Amino acid sequence: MNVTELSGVPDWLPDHLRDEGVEELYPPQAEAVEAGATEGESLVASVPTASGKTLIAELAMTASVARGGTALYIVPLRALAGEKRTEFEAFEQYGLTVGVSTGNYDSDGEWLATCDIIVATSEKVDSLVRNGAPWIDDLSCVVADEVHLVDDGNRGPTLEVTLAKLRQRNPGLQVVALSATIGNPEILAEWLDAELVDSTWRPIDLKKGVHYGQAVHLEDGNQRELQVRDGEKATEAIVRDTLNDGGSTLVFVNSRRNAEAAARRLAGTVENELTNEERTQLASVAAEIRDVSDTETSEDLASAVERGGAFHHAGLASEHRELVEGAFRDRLLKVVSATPTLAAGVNTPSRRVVVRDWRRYSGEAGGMAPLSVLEVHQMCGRAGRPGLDPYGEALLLAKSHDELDELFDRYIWTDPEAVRSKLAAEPALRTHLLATVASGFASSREGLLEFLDQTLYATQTTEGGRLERVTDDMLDYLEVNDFLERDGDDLTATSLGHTVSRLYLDPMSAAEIVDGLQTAEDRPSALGLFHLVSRTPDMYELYLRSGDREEYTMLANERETELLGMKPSEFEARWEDWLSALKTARLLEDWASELDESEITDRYSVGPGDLRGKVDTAEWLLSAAERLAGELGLEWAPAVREARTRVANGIRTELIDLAGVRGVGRKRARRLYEAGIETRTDLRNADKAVVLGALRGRRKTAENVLDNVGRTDPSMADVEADGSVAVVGEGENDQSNLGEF
DNA sequence: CATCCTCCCTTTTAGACAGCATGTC
DNA sequence: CTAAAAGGGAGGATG
Repeated sequence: MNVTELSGVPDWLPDHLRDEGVEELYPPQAEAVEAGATEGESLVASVPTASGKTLIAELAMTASVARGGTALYIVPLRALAGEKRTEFEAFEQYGLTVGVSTGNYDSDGEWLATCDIIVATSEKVDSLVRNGAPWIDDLSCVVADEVHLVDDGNRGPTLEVTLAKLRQRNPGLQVVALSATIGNPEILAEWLDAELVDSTWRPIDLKKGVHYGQAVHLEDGNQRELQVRDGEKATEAIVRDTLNDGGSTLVFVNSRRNAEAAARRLAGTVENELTNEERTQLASVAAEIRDVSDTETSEDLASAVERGGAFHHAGLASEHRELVEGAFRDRLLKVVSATPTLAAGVNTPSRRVVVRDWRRYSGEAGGMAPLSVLEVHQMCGRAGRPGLDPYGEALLLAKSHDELDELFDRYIWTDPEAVRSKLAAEPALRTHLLATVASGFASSREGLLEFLDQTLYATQTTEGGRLERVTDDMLDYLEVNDFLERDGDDLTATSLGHTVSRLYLDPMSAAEIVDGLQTAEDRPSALGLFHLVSRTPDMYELYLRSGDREEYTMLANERETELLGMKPSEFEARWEDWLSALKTARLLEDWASELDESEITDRYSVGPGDLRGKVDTAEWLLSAAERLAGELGLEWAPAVREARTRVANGIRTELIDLAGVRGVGRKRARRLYEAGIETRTDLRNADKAVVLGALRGRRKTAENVLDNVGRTDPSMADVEADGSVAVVGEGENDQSNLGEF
């Protein structure tokens, strides 16, 4: 189908597509149009990665907007929201407006309501529905990207429930669900009353194969020699081979440590092939990486990048990840070893993909469990860069002939699994039942069951009664904890229940926080509050390592009076969780005691990304706790607020006032404080020479800070830094001054 | 005597959404 | 129901 034949789309679109080099639609795109994508028909597109899914969404969205509607594009990751926004911004030249809404980045609320296309994460959409964002009712087209994630036990139910709510709220809503190739796309189509486009077509050929011995065995039956030298690992040989061919390699491994070790080794095999130009550019990327964070992880990454390799996992700060992704896309990095973060994340295609480890540790399975076919296919799908490579190649590695056969049977010749709704699980229903009642989608048990009947779970289940059973259990839980009131058959959310739903808290987290704050007899300490929020189900747990049990049991005894609520006995099952929450709490306390990032990441064996994640979550939960305390009229709200401010800025109590000034963070606040400037009032009246000295002679910074604190004459012209204060706290943070000793 | 290599035993293990109100070094 | 790699330490070989 030629782009000129499109009907229903805005007039400018065919020309725009031609400008972008699109003349003919890909077969799955044409199928989608024939199924009515541009006429407002709902659609499930189950197609491989990189086969033009985004264009299907764009056709549907622009057509819908042209009819006067509004489109919403739901993504599973914040990083993807940014990527999609950039893509859709191409439409702004035709007068369309694009907005983004995620937890950490929001377009202006009022402006969002006027946008034609809005990009948001599924949780954010859920939250917007709960909080009654007015534009939700005006939607005409909703795109759900990576909809196969409804299979995910944690986050799948949110997407599922949100889609059901949007459809109930907007009769006639067009739903475009984009999925990876899965075993049962027809059930998704049945659920969404949608047409199905099920295709395995790819614009670039993908050749899958298994490497064994000295050869690659491809799925078409061909073999190709690929020599592995003595003392060399298969992965190294493949990377070398790809590089000789002018391509780069993406290697998937099963742990962070393996990713880092592989990057170190593989950087060694590519570093001699770099041009001087590449070396220079890589050195500047490495410098940016070191700038992001002063930790061992950051340093290891930078030194690998200098040699043309990198690793990628969730322990990296998001800036780290972006730098690696960018340098890999620019073909500067010749090899990246990654955990599954990269398979599901932003678009990072590669000439060749190696799935080195096909088993991964799983606590539930009690050992190494094989990756799902879907997951391996997603990794393989990263092979082949559109427009750059003639084809992509994805290789698994076998160490024995038996394994060679097994890998072919398991992954190459096998279709991906069917997806299955995970809605009938307690945590999911506990949260979504409350939200459904609180935001007015149901007001009785029957109403709830009727609503739940609109979900994928209901479409899919053959096991009648299970959903109803769990629903009743969770209604009891919500009633006992005072989130819901039952009057005969009627259900209403209490005011506490409304607050919890709007704060986007798991009701169990809210119950834990409320209980902890209510039973506190004295003003809770920061550690006590950090521990309280760390043991809620909304905080991801730190792993207890050998030796940690004893260490934190001792800490629990030493600081027992600070810890809120009932301490479980060491023989209870939840003791482990309670201890690991204590470990998290002490990490947060270290952060809020101005310990350096590098010392913390070292002490707890975490990456900078983990630390920032924990701090972020704690900040969110403490602000929710503050609201709950206010709601219930509890007296400890100020203590909660103080803990929140401390963890948000990473400061001790005495810096709270100073850190409230824009442009002053944990480092500057500490230096000002050491120079005798302890409050904002001090700062307003301070000797400029002292301020300038404390801020290391940075005139521009000093002027900004003084301006922000409301000083009328912030100019630093003619002021000389007071040298006596400039030395304070120096050495660790400013490398340029190290040499003076 | 220092350094390197090898072998064996122990340790460890993926990912990441949300509120609210504005900005680190 | 299930594993594998890295890192550290001991002990031996090498220079």
